[in-house]
Amino acid sequence: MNIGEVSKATGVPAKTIRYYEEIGLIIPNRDDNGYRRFRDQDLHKLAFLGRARALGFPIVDCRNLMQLYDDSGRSSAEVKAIAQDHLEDIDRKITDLQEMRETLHSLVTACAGDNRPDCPILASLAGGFEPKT
Amino acid sequence: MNIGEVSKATGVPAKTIRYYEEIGLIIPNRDDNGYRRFRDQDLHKLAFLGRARALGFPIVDCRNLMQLYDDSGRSSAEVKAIAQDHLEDIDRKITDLQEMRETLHSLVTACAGDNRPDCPILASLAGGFEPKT
DNA sequence: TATAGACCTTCCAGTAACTGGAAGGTCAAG
DNA sequence: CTTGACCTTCCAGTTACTGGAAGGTCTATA
Repeated sequence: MNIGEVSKATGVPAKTIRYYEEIGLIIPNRDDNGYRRFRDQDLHKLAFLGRARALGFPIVDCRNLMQLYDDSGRSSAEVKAIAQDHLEDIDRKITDLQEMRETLHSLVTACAGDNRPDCPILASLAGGFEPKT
Repeated sequence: MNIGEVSKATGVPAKTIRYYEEIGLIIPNRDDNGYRRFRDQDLHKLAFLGRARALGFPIVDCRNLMQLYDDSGRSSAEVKAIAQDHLEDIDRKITDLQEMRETLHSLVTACAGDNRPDCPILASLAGGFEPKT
């Protein structure tokens, strides 16, 4: 399989696959013409990466998770620790976003959105004055 | 006021203030020695930027919001449109993160986290197989 | 056999919004 | 006159790609 087929099969864009090779996450063979040739192993890794990335794991975690996957002497505790840290990260992000959301929502609600210049959104940004919630 | 004081007063790091100048968000004066000299106007803008950034507005939005703030001929509708788009963006991000969170949480819960190698997290990443929820 | 179109290659630059650090100038106090 | 806390600019690095240019390769068809 060459890169286009692999991309279709795994859903990982060709550009991204090349990038993953560049940073050493996969090491496909090469044909005589220089084209990348992917083995099942590579497909498998790319699918793994696709799923891990879809769960929001950063590349460095993906690398570690793949290493653990390949290491039969691993302990599930090592895997769980990575996942748990990431989960906490996500929770933090959600919390932050929800806080933003609340403020922003109340501001948007308070703004008439007409052709007059008066705007509680700008007022809040300018003076830190709170809109009536 | 020079950059250190301004940084303390607004909570915006000095590095960031310099960056904001570089991209034209503020244009402080200079003393003879080359030090930046900030006027109230600049302080005000930096505080505005700080609040807008805290609400997650991207720089480009901040720029537009500041322009609108300075434009007495604005309509609140223009401001509201920017804020609403951003709000939708945040909502999308929250939704995505919550989806990740759910999956990840169930995987983490399903993982024993002991010294054995068997791990539903890796299993899921490897094979797309779902853990019992 | 020529050629068109769909592949593939590498390399370079850009994205967002800073952040860290080096090398060096300035200022105020003792 | 020196020390330490400021300030300056400039360069590089961060994250994970993505776009695009310039050019080689393969396959089908006329």
